[in-house]
Amino acid sequence: MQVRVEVVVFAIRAGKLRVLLAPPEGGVRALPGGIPGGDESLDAAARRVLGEATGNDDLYLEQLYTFSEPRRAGAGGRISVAYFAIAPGAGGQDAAGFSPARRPPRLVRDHGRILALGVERLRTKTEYSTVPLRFLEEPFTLSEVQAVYEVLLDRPLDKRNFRRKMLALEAIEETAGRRRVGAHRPARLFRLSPARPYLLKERGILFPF
Amino acid sequence: MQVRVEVVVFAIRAGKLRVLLAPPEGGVRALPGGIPGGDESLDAAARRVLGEATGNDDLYLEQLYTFSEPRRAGAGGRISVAYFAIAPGAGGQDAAGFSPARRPPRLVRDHGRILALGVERLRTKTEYSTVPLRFLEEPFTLSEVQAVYEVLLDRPLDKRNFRRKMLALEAIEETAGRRRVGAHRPARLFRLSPARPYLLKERGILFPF
DNA sequence: CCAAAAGTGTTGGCGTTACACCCATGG
DNA sequence: CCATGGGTGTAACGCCAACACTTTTGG
Repeated sequence: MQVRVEVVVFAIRAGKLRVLLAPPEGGVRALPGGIPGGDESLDAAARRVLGEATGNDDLYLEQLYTFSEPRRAGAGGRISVAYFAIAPGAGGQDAAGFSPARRPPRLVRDHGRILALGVERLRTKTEYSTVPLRFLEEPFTLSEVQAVYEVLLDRPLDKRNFRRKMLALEAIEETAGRRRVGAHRPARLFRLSPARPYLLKERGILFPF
Repeated sequence: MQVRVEVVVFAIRAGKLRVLLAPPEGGVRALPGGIPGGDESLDAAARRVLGEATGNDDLYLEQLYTFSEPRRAGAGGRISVAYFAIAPGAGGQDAAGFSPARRPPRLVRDHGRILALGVERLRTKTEYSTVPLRFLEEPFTLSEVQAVYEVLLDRPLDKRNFRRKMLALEAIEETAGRRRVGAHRPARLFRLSPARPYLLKERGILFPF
């Protein structure tokens, strides 16, 4: 039985949720994937694939789900252990390889299902965890954090409530720096709290409003 | 690379959370497991193993996580796709094969980790879903439902608040029957709502109190 | 001095918690 | 009539959502 890992790499580009797709194999696109080496754990294989696809193997990565396709006439069965990862940065034009995540092009085999599950998981995690912070490059402003959450939840959030709640989580901490762009008041800059780079709910939900 | 499925079958017996273990292989106990047939999906294999272990392949079953052990000197790598299942009934003495889930005996390979993750997943799901209803045999009383939640959350719950909340979910519905045992007021009997046999949160958390 | 993003507090409503007594029955 | 588990309502509190203006800067 063939075992593969597939990685759903999300990013926000130009204000939209995007997913990294590998170059077309025979006209149809695919998630980055590969076959674990004999002495490699699944996590290690996923991280290797992630590094090959993005040039960075140090991104947030977690296992998503394991899919199987039973053997069909002629072919052996295949198992895909799917992971999802988050690539930081909202960089405008280096969107090479990124496609819309919610309305993706046609994908090989069951990669459409895998992607759909990844999108769903990302959305639910946005409601009760701070993984969305992984979309940001440090240092970042609170407005940028809010923008990420708004993209992921696909709705606007109240600025004051958002800030109060986000700060209360202590998942980010202020730095001394200030960012000044254009004719505006300079923005405070934050980074992930080393103690809790991301944080699951202790209790309650983060963004019900 | 060898692929296996392992199934964590939970039940409540004598007021405690228990897990079904297979007969000892060489002194150490193991979760029920097996090797998927070539034309079998992982879900189908898990359900088959479940049926072999419990005599009933129609229980609640969901995928838990996929574990891998890299190849060690001499041996090939192994992948375990773990599932968790719920066996209903609080039957007192048919506890054959069931061991304490939170303080299990020593288990083979990484089955201890798998079980621990299953226990943890069950606890978190208890807070935001109605899967715990699967521990009950229909028809059941509200007091029985509360007892299940108390075992899973490992703390007492307020009776009036519990009932109000549980009924508001519309995950269970009253039947015409009444259960009378001993010198007590007869209890109303319920069953799972066919429409929503179990229900994930729409919003918010079920049992924060 | 104007435009634009950053930043900041308060209040009303709702949901959650806490809490104690009556009901129905069999023996 | 008593013991036991089933069943029920309300009030206080705290959290959440809604809401608008001031600050800071560059041009």
